[in-house]
Amino acid sequence: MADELADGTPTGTTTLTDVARAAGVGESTASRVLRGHGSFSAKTRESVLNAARSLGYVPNRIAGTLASTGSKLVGIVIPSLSNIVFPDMLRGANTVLVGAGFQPVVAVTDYEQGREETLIESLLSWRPAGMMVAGLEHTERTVAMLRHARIRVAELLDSDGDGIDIVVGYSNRGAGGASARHLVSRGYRRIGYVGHDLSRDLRAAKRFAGFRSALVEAGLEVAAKEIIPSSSSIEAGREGLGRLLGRAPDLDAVYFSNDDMAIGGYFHCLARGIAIPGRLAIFGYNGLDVARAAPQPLSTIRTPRVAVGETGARLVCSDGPPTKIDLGFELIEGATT
Amino acid sequence: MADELADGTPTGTTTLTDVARAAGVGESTASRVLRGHGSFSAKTRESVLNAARSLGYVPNRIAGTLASTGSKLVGIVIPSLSNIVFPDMLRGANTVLVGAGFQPVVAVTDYEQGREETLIESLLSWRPAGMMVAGLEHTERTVAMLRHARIRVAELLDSDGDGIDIVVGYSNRGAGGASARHLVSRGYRRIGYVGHDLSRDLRAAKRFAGFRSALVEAGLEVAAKEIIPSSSSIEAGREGLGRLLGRAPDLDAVYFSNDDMAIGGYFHCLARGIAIPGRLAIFGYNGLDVARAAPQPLSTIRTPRVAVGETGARLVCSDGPPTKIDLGFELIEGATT
DNA sequence: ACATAGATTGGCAGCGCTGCCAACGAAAAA
DNA sequence: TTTTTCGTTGGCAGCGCTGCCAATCTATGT
Repeated sequence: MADELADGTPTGTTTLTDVARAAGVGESTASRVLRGHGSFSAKTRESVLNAARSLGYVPNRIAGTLASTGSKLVGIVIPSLSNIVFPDMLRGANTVLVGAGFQPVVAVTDYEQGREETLIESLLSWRPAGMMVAGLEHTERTVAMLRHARIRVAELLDSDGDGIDIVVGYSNRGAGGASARHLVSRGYRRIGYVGHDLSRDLRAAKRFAGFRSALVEAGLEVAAKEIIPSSSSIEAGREGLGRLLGRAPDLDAVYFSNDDMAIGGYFHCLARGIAIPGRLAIFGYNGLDVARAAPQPLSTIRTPRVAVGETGARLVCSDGPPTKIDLGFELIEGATT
Repeated sequence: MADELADGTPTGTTTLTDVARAAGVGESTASRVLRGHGSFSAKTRESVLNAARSLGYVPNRIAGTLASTGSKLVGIVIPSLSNIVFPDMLRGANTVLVGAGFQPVVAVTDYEQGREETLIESLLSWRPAGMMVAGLEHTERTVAMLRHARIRVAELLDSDGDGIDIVVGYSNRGAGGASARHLVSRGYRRIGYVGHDLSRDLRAAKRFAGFRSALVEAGLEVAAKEIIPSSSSIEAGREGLGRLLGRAPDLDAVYFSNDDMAIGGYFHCLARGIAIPGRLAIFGYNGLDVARAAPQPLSTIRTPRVAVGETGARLVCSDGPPTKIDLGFELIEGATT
């Protein structure tokens, strides 16, 4: 109530009521002015604004949200902040959401569906206006909660499967298949794979599945495979390729689970003087900056990560029927195949 | 109120009152059970939990927060999601905050102080328990708001200056100075600089200032300088070095505004066959993965970004006097100097 | 001057939940 | 048995704000 103690120390917080009183108007009038909603005279406006300014009034959206209907929060659930894919998607989503007056609340699952469930439950208790989650695979209870919440739900970065409401992504299976067909069409036949822990990264697993079946369709198979148990990184790709070539020195091409891994492989070859693509071809996934700017641009698949975030956010902010949008991907014919 | 329509369609939302009624207990009892707070019999506990489960009750933290005192939200304000520094810091902060039961709410300023002011104002209206912001430079009004909010405020990733409450970071000036002294001690004398837009990235500007004054102390100066107008990227570093060497072909070392830029420079040299470090030395900043795993590990400065986020979050969650913690940095003597 | 429509404005009931306090038993102490 | 104690429990007043509605003015129209 009282904004100041005798010594001028502010105590408690300034509320709308304080502002209204100071401006000599009713609460609702002050509320209307501060939200620029409804009608009021220019004079009233001035006095309310002055009062608010001089009292250092900060509206309380907690109360506002409770009193009105929906909140202006949007929950965003991603597996990781280390894999550039998610910050990129987050960036796209953030831009659109903020532009539409929403506030993103992020949660990171570390690729664990159990944690995802907990986090989504927790986010839902903030009564968000919408929810954006990565991928289509969730626990049964997660799906039930999301459906029950009766808000817009966008599932992003994958289009291989059915979603709850809005799906914006691209086909990971398709990307894997396209990569395989590209290698085959270039004449490579002894093709290996270096990947990271696929039990957690489900989208990488889908790519590998698509890759493998496309090879099979071409009458080939994955000649050798190296899975590193950690998450993906350049270092891991470098070591992984080293080990793979140790076991299968006759490979003529290697497919990596993503560009981080592939760049690691590229560095391995540079360091060992292995000619690319003469002696060994390298193919990645994701179209990272580093892959594009390397002395030999990496052959890879560019995905519209930022656009996925933007499109997803746009749909989450709008009404309309459930939608599925496949933003596709682009195969980059770099210099490493 | 009523949870279902005649056809079973849930309408409105299930509230605590509904749960209490279904369990045949009072609201406050239900509230206590669901929060595991206060005392209640095992039997009561069961019936409340069952009722909550069967009704699909999701607590409303908006209401809970309004009724109790503080929220469990922590606002995090960063300039960008593209520069790996910030996702890294965010990751550290996220881990600690979630562990302590807080929910991060992020906002991205695009390196604009004006937008930072607006975003902080907006975040404060959620009555967060604490605030984490990047850097020590803010508008006067931002600082006033932050002080007035009477919550913990952590300013991160920089220690060159005074903060509002908690400061966790390292000296950017110092890092620049250390880089310069390293190059000088290795015998380089014709030293150039390739940087990105410093008017926005204040910490990069501080590094350059520290770098330049250390050179001056050694009786040298920045022999040539190339500033690219965009934000930092590998591509920009590559082009920037190309242009710089075009103008000043006799340089023997180049300092880059960060590792993205430096890796770009490294790639330029690889592509042009410029011997590193024989013909040209390269020094970066940030200790990125890609810099560490390159065929020649980049000489750079490793900063404790994740630890800054963790430490900052820990302090924001605790009471105590204003604190300033310098987490330092580590000079990596790679193979490019 | 008297209506009439439209612009302004204030009062007040909640939004869903928590905190406080009084009430109620039942077990423990006298 | 009576009193004290303590674990349980329900009622109810807000938290700060918004939405609704009735009340008050003001400017026009007749």
